[in-house]
Amino acid sequence: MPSSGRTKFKPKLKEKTWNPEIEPLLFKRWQEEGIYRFKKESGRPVFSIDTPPPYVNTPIHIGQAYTYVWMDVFARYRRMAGYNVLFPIGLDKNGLPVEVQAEKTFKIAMHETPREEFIEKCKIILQESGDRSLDTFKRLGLSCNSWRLQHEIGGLYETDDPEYRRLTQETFIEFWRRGLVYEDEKTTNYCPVCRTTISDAEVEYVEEETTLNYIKFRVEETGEEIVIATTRPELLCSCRVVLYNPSDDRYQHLEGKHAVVPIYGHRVEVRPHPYAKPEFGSGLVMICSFGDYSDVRILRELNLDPIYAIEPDGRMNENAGAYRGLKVEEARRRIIEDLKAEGLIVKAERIRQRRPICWRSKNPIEFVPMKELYLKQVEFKDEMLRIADEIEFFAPESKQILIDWINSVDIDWVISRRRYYGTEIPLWYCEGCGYTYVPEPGRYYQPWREKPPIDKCPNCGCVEFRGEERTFDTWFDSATSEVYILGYLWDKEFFHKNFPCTLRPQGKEIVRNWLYFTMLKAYLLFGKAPFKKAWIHMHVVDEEGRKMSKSLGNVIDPQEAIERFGGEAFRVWSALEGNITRGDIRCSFERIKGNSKFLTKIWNIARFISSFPQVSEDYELASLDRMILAELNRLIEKCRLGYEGMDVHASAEAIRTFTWSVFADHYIEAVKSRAYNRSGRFSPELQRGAWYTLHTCLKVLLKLLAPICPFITEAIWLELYSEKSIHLQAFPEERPEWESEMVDILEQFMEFNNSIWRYKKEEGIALSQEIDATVYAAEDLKPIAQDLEAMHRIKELRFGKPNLESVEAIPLSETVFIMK
RNA sequence: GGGCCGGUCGUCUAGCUUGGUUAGGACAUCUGCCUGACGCGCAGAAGGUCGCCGGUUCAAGUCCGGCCCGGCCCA
Repeated sequence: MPSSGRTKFKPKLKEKTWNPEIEPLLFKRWQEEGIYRFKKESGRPVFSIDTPPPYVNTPIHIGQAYTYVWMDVFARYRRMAGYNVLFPIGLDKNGLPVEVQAEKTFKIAMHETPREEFIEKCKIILQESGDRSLDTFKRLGLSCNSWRLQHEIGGLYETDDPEYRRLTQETFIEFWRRGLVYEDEKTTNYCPVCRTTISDAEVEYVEEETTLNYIKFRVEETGEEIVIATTRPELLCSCRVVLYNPSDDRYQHLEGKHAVVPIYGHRVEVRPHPYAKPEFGSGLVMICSFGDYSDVRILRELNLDPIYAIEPDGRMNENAGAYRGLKVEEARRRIIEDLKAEGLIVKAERIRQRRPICWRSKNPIEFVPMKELYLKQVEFKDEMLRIADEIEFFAPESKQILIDWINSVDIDWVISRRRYYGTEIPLWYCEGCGYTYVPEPGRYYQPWREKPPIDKCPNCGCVEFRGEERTFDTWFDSATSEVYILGYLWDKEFFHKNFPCTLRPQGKEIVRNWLYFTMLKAYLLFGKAPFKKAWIHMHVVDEEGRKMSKSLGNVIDPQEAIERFGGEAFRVWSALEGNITRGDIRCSFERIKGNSKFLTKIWNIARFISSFPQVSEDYELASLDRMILAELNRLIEKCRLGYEGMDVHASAEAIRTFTWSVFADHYIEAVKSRAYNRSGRFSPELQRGAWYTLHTCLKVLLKLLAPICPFITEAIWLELYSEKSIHLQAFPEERPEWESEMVDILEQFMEFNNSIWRYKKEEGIALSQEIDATVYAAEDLKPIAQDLEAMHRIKELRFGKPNLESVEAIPLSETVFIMK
């Protein structure tokens, strides 16, 4: 089609703005075409992403939405970069939260409800809430391999699925056989509300106000009164020793003497120990079994036997004497009353202190003796530190969180839990001789409801067995997610070829459990780190900067943002708002709306360009075209570096700046005259050069942006360029033939435009009006003279500086002058 | 008490590794503007002693030391 002054150019894109209603249609199309399905047989290198399975009993919160978008960008970029991307989605259904909710919803107590029945109630809740999380992810356009539960590589998985639980049990059986698991009665963290032992990794701390009571003791040998401050007077009965600081002159004379515990009357040694802080309370501290971790540590250190005073149900036992049967708080109140009555309380002050609580129920934990199963970990600390070096961290500083945690590990991992909705520990015990039977791996076992797969005890021949009733810590399940998604159960060859998994993306707050435990299990099973890379993200926090959490109740439902602005708007906000690897992100609907204007901009740029024919021959590039193509090369490099370094924000920012502030504002404005060529002042070849450049830039921009904005780029791509999805395209590479020294005049070109626009505005000249004067531009801009003249309607354009003697030359900038 | 991260216009962020243009961008604000895609637009303006105090340097948001505030984790 030859150009002529009268050719009408009409945009192929009709709408004036991006319409989010198209999003679900595109999503549906992708599913029908199966473009993200994982193809095991593909020859491409595998890039595997171990996405965190969200817990399903509450809606996806905005922080999850934000980070899953980033994970999806990683996946989409790698797919375009030539990888076979394994990007499965999982749903976490195991564990306490659903049990707690079932108790609330159905007004039942787990331990008083038949197990079968209770599990059914949990399933009802999980069934209802499971799909809602997936809906959010679908609206966000995640390119997960599959949305259906499938027992194959790439399939959606659920952690309460028999197949998933089979893997958990297999790893346990392996550990058991290798002697890595043992049962022991130790003092452990215990949550009286959840009625289960919990691991150190499940303990949280809250700062709270409590009363520090100053209580009178008597020294047995001398009869003198001493005062001891404590926040846990109900534990007086379990007091085992009294400490003072070795440097504290007030108490030196007490060494080797004994204190008589009020009410109970038993005597305990008084001795020097650096744990006692002279400035805290009276400087004397009593050590009980157990008020807190320090008590546990010190009694162990001093080799003193504990006297347990609290039962697993959270009530005082016979050791508490008159307070037996009371709950901890009640016993505390009563004993304070009694001490007061006897004049034994000197004073009481309010203090703030940190208190350990259960991370699930948020209730104070107690320290009780429990027989539980442990997985060895203390002896592998050095190995853990070693394999930590095999993982590349994004950001590198995040690695320190892991190192600190490994260094702080000092007891083995309690892996058994006294709960119902979890993976069963596959053990049976012989009723005759107590022999422990471990089944063969290969299927999912439920010992509490099935007979063992053997007829009689291999040890004593007895036929009666008791099935284990406990379940695993849910982190024990979670810690093999990468093993599961890499197909360990179904295709050992694929698994071994592709282990370690390429990427673990996760939040900073679960480094100590999810990442650490996954490393521990991977080390024990395979002798190496489970991942090549770990992307550790910070949080999306609320307006006050507090972390959003389901339990705090300050979660924002991203569904609302998606409803109002669309999934693509949410995605572009996630990319443009900031780098969540570096720090927390505060969220605001205003900014989601604001950042989404970029979608309109992209749409209209495409709409404008869609007016012109696509050409592949008989075109000539003007210097202006070579300038923008060279700059496009630079953008491609920036984007690639951003995506490779998992800095989606850097890529997004680079794309927006180029697209909006350079390409649209300056190049497009300048090239319009030539693209339309109404005046016929440009040769047909140069006009076609403009068309070629416009389409070339747009195609590259769409591909660069496709990982971040899969919907709008796809819509434009399908409309203008191909039947085949943009997401199957290769990521753009810099083109040597686009390199040009013309890129050096870009800054001067933009400065020239700004000067002319400012001048016309100040002079009240319409932009479409001719400048009836001589304009001087920098010498360097000479190659684009023709475009500049046409663009600004300059009567006469000269280059270099005007004759300084001329009084009429008005400087518009350092290099731009105008002479009437 | 210890470790890690952060503290940049009203708000949110980039820059800090490898010191050196008028500290960049977005949102909000203000003033103009019908310019052959976009008023969800265009042009322009205002707004910052880069948490505080020292030090190194010709030069520090950037490096060093100390402190304060916020968050996360630990004792």
